[in-house]
Amino acid sequence: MPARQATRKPAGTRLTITPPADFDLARDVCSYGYFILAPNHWSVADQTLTRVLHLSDGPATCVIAQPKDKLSIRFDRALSPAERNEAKKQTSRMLRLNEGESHSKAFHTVDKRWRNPGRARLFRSPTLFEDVIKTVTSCNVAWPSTVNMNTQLCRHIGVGGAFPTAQKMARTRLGTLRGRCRVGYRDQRMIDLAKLFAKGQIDEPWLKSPKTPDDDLFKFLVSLPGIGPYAAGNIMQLLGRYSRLAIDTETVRHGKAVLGMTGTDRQITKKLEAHYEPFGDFKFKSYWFELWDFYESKRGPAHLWDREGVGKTFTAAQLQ
DNA sequence: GGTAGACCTGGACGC
DNA sequence: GCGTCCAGGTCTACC
Repeated sequence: MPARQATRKPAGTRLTITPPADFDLARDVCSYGYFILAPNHWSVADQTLTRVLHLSDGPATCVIAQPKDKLSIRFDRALSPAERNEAKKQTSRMLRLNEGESHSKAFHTVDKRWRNPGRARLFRSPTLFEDVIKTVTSCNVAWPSTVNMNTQLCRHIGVGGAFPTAQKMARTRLGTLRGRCRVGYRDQRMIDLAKLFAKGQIDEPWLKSPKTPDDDLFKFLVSLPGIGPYAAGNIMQLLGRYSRLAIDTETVRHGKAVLGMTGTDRQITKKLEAHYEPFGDFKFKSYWFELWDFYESKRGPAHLWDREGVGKTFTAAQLQ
């Protein structure tokens, strides 16, 4: 009988990243609703973010922790040198590590309310495509449906539990998106968007360039299928442009309930634009942290939210 | 340029 | 358990 060989699983890769000095994983991940959406999973017990990243050799699950001042990213498999670079880029985008301390200070100079809690970063996705599709899943729908759509997209279209790539979604049948992923009439729009990304017809360097004027960016975004004024404003903040609000019913509700505004929705929209005007290039951040502060005043700190409970019912409509 | 109605889904509600 | 109503942003047709 041959000697039994020890079967040791190859060690997964572990990356270490030095974030900006004011970065706080729990606060900065749990700062925007996308941290609740699949494939993201925030562990309240461990205070870590787990998700599948789509890398060139296939999906890889990573666990991001911040034991001290460094970020530790542990993968479930070994990554090639090229994949390590991809993983670092995607993680940096997701956590907005490109927004350093100077960016935070500039924001806090304009809006001092968030200096002490240190709020300055908004969580986003590893890729622009995921951010755009997530934005579409948040339009004209209650939050629990947005949660479900993203869960089903990862389950039925994403490889290995990852968020679907543009290439994969572009090849997906309408019936799969509608029947299995429950995206409803958004099916055709999502496939059209995926095709634009897959064919390279979305000029990402132009979208990301600081030289591109905000107005040009907005005009381009609203020309995309499924993207209207709200979605375009939201995608702008996801691109790092905070000079516009993304006004939806939640914004109007905030204007009424928290800021004490009165009038028709249209009048309140104008009042909101005027209210946030003093925050200039940081309008969206000032608005968003006000809204987030309201949620946390009702439900406690976001990094302690129960995923199945609060995470699915955290809109202001259900908090009033 | 402004407005009305359709588009889907899922939750709330009444029976 | 079933049927009805409603919320939610975008798109299209129409004025």
